[in-house]
Amino acid sequence: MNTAPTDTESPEEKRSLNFIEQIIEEDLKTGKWEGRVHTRFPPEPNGYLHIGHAKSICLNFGLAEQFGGKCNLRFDDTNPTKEEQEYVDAIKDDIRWLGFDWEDREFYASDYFEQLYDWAVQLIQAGKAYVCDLTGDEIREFRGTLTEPGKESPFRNRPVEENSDLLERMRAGEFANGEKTLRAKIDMASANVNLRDPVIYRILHAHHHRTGDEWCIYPMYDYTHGESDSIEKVTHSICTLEFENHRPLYDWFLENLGIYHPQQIEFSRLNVTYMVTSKRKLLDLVKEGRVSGWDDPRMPTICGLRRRGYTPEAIREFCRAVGVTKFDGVTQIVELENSLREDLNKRALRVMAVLKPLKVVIENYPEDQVEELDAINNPGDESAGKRKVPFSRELYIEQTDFMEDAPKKFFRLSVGREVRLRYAYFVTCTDVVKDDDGNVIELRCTYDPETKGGNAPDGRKVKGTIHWVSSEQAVTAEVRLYDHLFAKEDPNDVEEGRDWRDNLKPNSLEVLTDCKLERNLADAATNTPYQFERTGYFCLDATSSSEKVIFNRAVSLRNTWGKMQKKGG
RNA sequence: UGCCCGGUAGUGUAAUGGUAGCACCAGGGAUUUUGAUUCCCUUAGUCCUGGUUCAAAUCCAGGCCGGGUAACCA
Repeated sequence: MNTAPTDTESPEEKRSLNFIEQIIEEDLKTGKWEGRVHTRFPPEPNGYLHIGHAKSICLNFGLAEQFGGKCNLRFDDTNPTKEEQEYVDAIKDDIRWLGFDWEDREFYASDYFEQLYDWAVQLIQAGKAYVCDLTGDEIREFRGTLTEPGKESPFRNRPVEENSDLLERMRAGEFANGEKTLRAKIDMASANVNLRDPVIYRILHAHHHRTGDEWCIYPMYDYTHGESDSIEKVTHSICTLEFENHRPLYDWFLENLGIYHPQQIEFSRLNVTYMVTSKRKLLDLVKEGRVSGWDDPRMPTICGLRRRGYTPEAIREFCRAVGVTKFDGVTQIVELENSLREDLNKRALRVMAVLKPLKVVIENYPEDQVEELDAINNPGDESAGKRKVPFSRELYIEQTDFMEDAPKKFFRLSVGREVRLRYAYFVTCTDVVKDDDGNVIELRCTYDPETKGGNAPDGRKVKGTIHWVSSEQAVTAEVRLYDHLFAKEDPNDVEEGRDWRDNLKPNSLEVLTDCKLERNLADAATNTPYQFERTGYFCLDATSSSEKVIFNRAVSLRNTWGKMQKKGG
């Protein structure tokens, strides 16, 4: 990238392309696919989508968009024992929410079961596949190891007729689970273990979420994926690095079947600090009740991030920013948080909300008076307009905005110090009220009527401006603050004998039950991001109601004061 | 131990034989009715050793380090 603005990209100043874009551009130049670009996003419906999937979605749909091509949604549903309709529905919701559209191209590998079966017959006819009676354990044993070649199955040279007959009977349900498999006849001595006569069909007497009980044999991933790509005339089949060793097999099936042959390209999956993206671990977190569900705002799932207050724009920007390479790295979670702040800063409405209230009485303010003061909704966006906030004698401010023995660098309230109440008046703290344990429970202050709106006619300045909420009109709410789900950057970094679960952070959720929000938040809308000034970005929780108002903190504001404090000891 | 793939500031990435650049983080400063935002500045990098070349992050060789890989999972 150079410094040229991206939206006025000139032909001479080409922005840098990632390695996949380069391949596509080259293919377009040589006419390899007749100018077509066709990708697909192929989730297995056995879990919810997470941030890693978002990267793949942005890549596949993004490439199609960028090059005027198409991207299919295809469910890789070849294992009925793990897959469910619930996941199909959730996956579709998440992709749509992210802002991508597969139009009428919603496909399922299970749509191709009949064709896949015919091709298996074709392989048998060509002497390139055979039915094997070895058990699972035996197959593993015969496969050899990483350093030693495998041994050929005693069933490897069954005559074609016998193989055809057996496969037919497998399909007819004559055999029990695991009794037989169909295997490709490739090379038991291959250095690539994937080529040592891989299983292509297994017997599974199980109900499939789409094909019901029509089948009792199901094709394996390796056998299914390339052919599905082929059927859909995909040009670039983009997957993650762990499938690199499978590419020769992907190619083998397509070559030996003599059918349309897309190109598989692998990129490195997304890793983010303090997050796990293993589907199994995510499932464990949900099943074991360590989080409230797939959409727990601490989860790296798309629905979790959404409930937390993330926007599609922020996630897409993040996926753009991390780039596409073959280097297996780890992205810092602050990069994600930063994308959110950047997006929300532009559009979140500013409001005042006190998370940990401390009562303030303005002693020289008239008892029954309420003033409606002007407040700006978004200082960076004039079109967001203004609103009125009520001001009165009794207010709440943040406990952290008062300090008894305040250091010089503390720009907030302390006895004898003057600060500005945002959009209101200058106030000076005159006294504190304490409970029996010596905790400050109330502040007595005086205000300067001349400073209405926040400016002093005599030109005097104050160091600090703090937020406040008028107590009479305040909305009481619950606010949930989230921290990283895990205590370690790498949740999988555990000592011998311990488990990734041991790295779960004990206080990743902090619930504040007595928060005071400005009156305007009484009719806050879901999906509307707010900035609680000086605190962070928040949104209404999905479970919020007028009886119990609940807000989630999506991300805090940058906090240099907090950093200074930490450093100061 | 085989095979495959990688290695550029702390992190994520660009440079495709010709000035090692960008973003985040960190540090410093300016502005500020959010200790936010915005703006400016600074620190800091080609895994190693050879070779090819006028010229190597880039090409070649060897090494080192990291990842993936031995489900009837995907």
